[in-house]
Amino acid sequence: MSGDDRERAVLASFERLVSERALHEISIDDIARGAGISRPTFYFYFASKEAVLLSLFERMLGEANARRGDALERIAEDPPARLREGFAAFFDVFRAHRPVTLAGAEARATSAEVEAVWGAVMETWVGEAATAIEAERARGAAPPGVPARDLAISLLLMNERVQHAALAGHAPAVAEDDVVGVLTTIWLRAIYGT
Amino acid sequence: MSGDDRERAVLASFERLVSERALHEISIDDIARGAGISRPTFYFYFASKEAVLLSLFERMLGEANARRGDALERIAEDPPARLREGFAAFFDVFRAHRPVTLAGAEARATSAEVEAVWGAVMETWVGEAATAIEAERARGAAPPGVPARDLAISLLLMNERVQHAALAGHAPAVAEDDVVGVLTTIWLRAIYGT
DNA sequence: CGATAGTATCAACAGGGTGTCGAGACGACG
DNA sequence: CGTCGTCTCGACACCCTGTTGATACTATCG
Repeated sequence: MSGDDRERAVLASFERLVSERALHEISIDDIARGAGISRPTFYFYFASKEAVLLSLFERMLGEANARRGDALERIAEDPPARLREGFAAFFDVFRAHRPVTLAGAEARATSAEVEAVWGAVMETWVGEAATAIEAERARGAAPPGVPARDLAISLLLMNERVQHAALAGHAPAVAEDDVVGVLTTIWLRAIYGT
Repeated sequence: MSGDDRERAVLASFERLVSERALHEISIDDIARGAGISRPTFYFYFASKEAVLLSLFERMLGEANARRGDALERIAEDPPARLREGFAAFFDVFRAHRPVTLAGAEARATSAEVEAVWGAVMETWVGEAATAIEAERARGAAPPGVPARDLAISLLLMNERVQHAALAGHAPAVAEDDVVGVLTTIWLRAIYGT
C-alpha cells in the first residue's frame, strides 16, 4: 500500500466518521484506526483534524464553483432564473456533502485557519455579487440604495446561515426543498425592489 | 464569603477570561482559579463552562427583550422607524456584551444545549416576525409572496449572521455602524417590495 | 551488490484537560 | 454540643494531543 493510498484511506475514514457523529466527538485516534494506521502515523500525513477537513472541503468548493458556472455574470438575461440556478448549484453540492459541510461549520468556530479559508471564499463571492448588483444598477434595472457591497455581504451571509440551518435541521429552519426559492425571492426584492 | 458571592465570582471570572481569549482556550481550571476556588469546587456551582455561559447569556437576553419593547407589534405605525428601533435595541445589547455574544456563538457549534436554547429564542422571534408580516399583508401594506414564516426565518437568520460577522470582525462583514441600516433596508424591501 | 537516503511506521512519553469521589471543614440550629 | 446541610479540595481515573526516537522498508546509484 502506497503513501497516496494511506492518505486516501485517512480521508475516507474521516468522511465516514463525520457522517456518524459531530466533529468534536471524533478523535485523531478514531480517524487513524479507521484508516488502519496508528495515531503518530496520522501526523505523518496531516497536521490536524482540521487539515483533513480542509482537504475534503476544498475539493467540495471546487465542485461547487464549477457547477455554478457564470450565472451571476449573466444575471441581466433573466434575474430570477439565473439567481435560482446559481443558488441551486451551490445548495445541491452542499447537500450532497452534508456531513463535510456541517463539520466545516463546526470547525469554523474553533479553528482560525478554517475561519480564514471560509472567509476568503465568501470574499470572492461577495466581490462577484457586488459587481453584478452594481451592473444592474448602472443599466437602470435595479434602483440605488445601500452600498452594493454591504448588500452583497448581508445577502450572502443570509444564504450561508439559512442553508446551514436547513442542512443541520436546527430549528428554526426553512424546509430543504424551499431554501432556494425563498432565498431567490429575497435577493430579487432586495436588489430590484418589487 | 457566601455561596452566592462565590457564584458571582465565577461569573465574573468567566466574563473576564472570555473577553481575553476564545472559549475553547479557557479551561475550567482557569475559571476556577480566577474566582479563587479549586476546580472541584467549580463543579459545585456549575455543571460546565456552557452552564456558566448560559447563565450570563440569559441575563443578556432578558435585557435585550426588555429594551426592544413592542417595536414589531407597532410596525404598521411606521415600518422603517419601528424596524430600525427594534434592530438597534438588540444590536446595542449584543455589542455591549460582545465577548459573551461571541462565546455563545462558539459554544453553539459544540454544545447541543446551547444550540437548543438559542434555537428556542430564535423561534419566539420568528413567531413574532411572521405574525407582523401576516398582519401587514392582511391590511394590504405588504404584498403576498413566500410564506411569512419562511421569510421571517430567513431574515432573522440573516440578522444573526450579519451581526455576528460584524461583532467578530470576521471578513467579509458589514461595518458595525452600518449593520442596523443595511438590515432595515433589506427587511423593508423583502416584506413590502419597494 | 552493498551503501545510502528518503519514505513510512509506531511504542512510549510528556503534558494538559475533564469529571468524580471521598474525606474533611465550617456554621447554624435544635 | 451533636448533627446536618453547605461548602471545599486533594487525589484519582481517564481521555486526548503532539512529539521523539528507534526502526523498518524500498529504491537508486556507484
